[in-house]
Amino acid sequence: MSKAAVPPALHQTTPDGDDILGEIPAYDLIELFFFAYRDFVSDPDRILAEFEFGRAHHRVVHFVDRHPGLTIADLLDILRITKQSLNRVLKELIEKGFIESRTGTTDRRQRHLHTTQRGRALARQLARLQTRRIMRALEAIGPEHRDAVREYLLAMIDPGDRNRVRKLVFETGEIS
Amino acid sequence: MSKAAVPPALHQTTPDGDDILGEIPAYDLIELFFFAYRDFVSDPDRILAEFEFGRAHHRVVHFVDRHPGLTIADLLDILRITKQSLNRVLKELIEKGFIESRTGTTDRRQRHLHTTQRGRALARQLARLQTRRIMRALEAIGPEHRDAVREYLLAMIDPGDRNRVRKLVFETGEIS
DNA sequence: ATTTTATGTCAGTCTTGTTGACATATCTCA
DNA sequence: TGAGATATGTCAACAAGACTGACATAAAAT
Repeated sequence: MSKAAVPPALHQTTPDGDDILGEIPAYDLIELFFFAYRDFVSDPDRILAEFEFGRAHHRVVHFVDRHPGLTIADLLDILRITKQSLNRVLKELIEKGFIESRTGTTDRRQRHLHTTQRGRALARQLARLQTRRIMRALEAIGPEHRDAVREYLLAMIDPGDRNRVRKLVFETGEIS
Repeated sequence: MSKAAVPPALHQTTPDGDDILGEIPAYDLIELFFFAYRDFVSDPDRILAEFEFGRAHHRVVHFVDRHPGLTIADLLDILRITKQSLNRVLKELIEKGFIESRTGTTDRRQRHLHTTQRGRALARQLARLQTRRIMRALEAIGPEHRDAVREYLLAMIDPGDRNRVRKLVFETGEIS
């Protein structure tokens, strides 16, 4: 946060001690992020509604499909919700045959989660929808900016979580 | 959706008729968007909690501050929620002195909304928090990519809404 | 004068998050 | 082996923030 270029006389602060200079609100990026995310998550809604599922179900089936064999604890760590919240949607996904829960072999306390054929089909259909929106946007700005967008989103994540997310996003397949 | 470069023998589809080729899921951007947005909206939470406000209050105070004199109908159009949902949070914001509602002069049915001094202070404090996260991310990727990020987010929005959002985001001040 | 529009409000429901308490099976370690 | 820690499951109550449907009022428009 170097302010070397700002002459001391102009380096004003509010009574709260917050900087005035160099803190022009990024209203464009704040609001575009809001509207873009809203449309992004709205794509899957119609399809989820056919199964009487909501967005919470989407997140679960997505991460289970992406990381077969995931445990409950892994999933809680990814989603950052309580086990009670998770259990409600997970139970429905298992009952309706989208996710399968297998008792661990080395540690029989654990439950390893896998998508069934139906679950896999749903997860990928939703991913395909969202991918289309993403590819359309990348084509609009020129696909050469893909890395910049990826790094921007990564840098928007809390520094302390970035490595965890990096592993999760860029490593495919089993977690544990 | 030209597939001219794909030999017919390789141009496979699923039983549902969906393309396989050219539709590799963009898992990285899907998941990074999810994690980035979650952290982005979490910043204001601590401050909002001090006033017993939630994210719905944030959105209202933000857009009222950005567009002084906004009417109820304008706000409903921006937020895409029902008037009952809006009314609940708006009433609290007015009662606690963050937003002021003024009867229209030309059309006395309308209510023109303005932030009070407290409302303005809150809206800008929250915008400052989110701006810091954004600027940190832009510095990480090189600020020259700001336009690419902005255009990417805009292109992620439903084509039919893009003009509406463009006006809203890039035009400052009064709406009506 | 009638209809339409802008807003306000009541009542009930749904999803998805929360906290707190407690149960069970299994693993780990002294 | 026995005690404690761990992984999961479940019950109950609650809260935020969305929804629908119905109805009320004031003011504008026709």
